[in-house]
Amino acid sequence: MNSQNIFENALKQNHISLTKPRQAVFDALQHHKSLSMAELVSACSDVDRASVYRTTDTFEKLGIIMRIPTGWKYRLELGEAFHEHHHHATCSSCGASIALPEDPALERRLQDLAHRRNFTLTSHQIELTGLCETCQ
Amino acid sequence: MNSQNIFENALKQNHISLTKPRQAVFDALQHHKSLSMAELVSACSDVDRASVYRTTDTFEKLGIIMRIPTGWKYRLELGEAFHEHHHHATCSSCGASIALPEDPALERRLQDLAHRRNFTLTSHQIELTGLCETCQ
DNA sequence: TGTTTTTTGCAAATGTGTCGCAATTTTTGC
DNA sequence: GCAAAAATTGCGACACATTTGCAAAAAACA
Repeated sequence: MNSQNIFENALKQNHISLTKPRQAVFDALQHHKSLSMAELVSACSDVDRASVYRTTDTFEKLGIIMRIPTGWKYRLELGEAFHEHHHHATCSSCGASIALPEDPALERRLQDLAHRRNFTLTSHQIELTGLCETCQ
Repeated sequence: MNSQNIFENALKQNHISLTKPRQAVFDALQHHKSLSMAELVSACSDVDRASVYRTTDTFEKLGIIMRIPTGWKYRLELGEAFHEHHHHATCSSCGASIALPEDPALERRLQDLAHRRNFTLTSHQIELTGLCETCQ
């Protein structure tokens, strides 16, 4: 089951048709891994800006993509079904974004934390800020 | 050492003068704890919008304030020197934001994670999303 | 106090996200 | 496969958010 199949199934199961703009948005994110909205718009060269926005909205509702807060903007990435769960470290000097591997112990700890406050956790984001190897 | 002193020292150490607009921004955040940019602007009634933006930028660089991502917007709060470190859980149904107590084990885990990638951690944000007690 | 540097307010420019609507594309029922 | 119905798109136009240039005001300095 490759990414394209997962993608097509997600759409089919929600009675949403696979159109050129939607494929373009998916392709851009699959290829570039992580994009700002502006980057995504220009990566989908012949898709209208409004359609990119509408597409990201529907994709997010379906879990096909995620919005990753970085600093105070956000970036877009394919959802968890398309790659392992991970977090990001952003270098405050050069702006590089480093993907961090999943840490099961960490995830458990978060579940605990939420549970203690009677909060039902559906998702979470962790954002580290600091200096990358080359900038420090 | 109260908040005002910490604030004044942070400015002094960076050769930045304490002006009316800057004090207004600081006061608003100290009083309201957590504000959106729009709220902050209207809370600083006779400070120009552009100055609020410029002030939040410089304050953020000095660590006087932090941007807290909530969903995909953000809110502004005083930095870590001004209150205990904590994180937020946002209810996806009613939008409530619940402050979570610090968890030292969690913080250690993050340090580890960053260290393993030769990343020098200066700060971090954790954002939980799910359902609060009343909404679930 | 007079001079230099920093900061501010204002106005204009740019960026980001949303909306209505007519045209196009896709789906559906035959 | 074809016509009607439904979904989706592109194209403005809009509202709001953020940044910028610049002259005036305030603060720092000597």
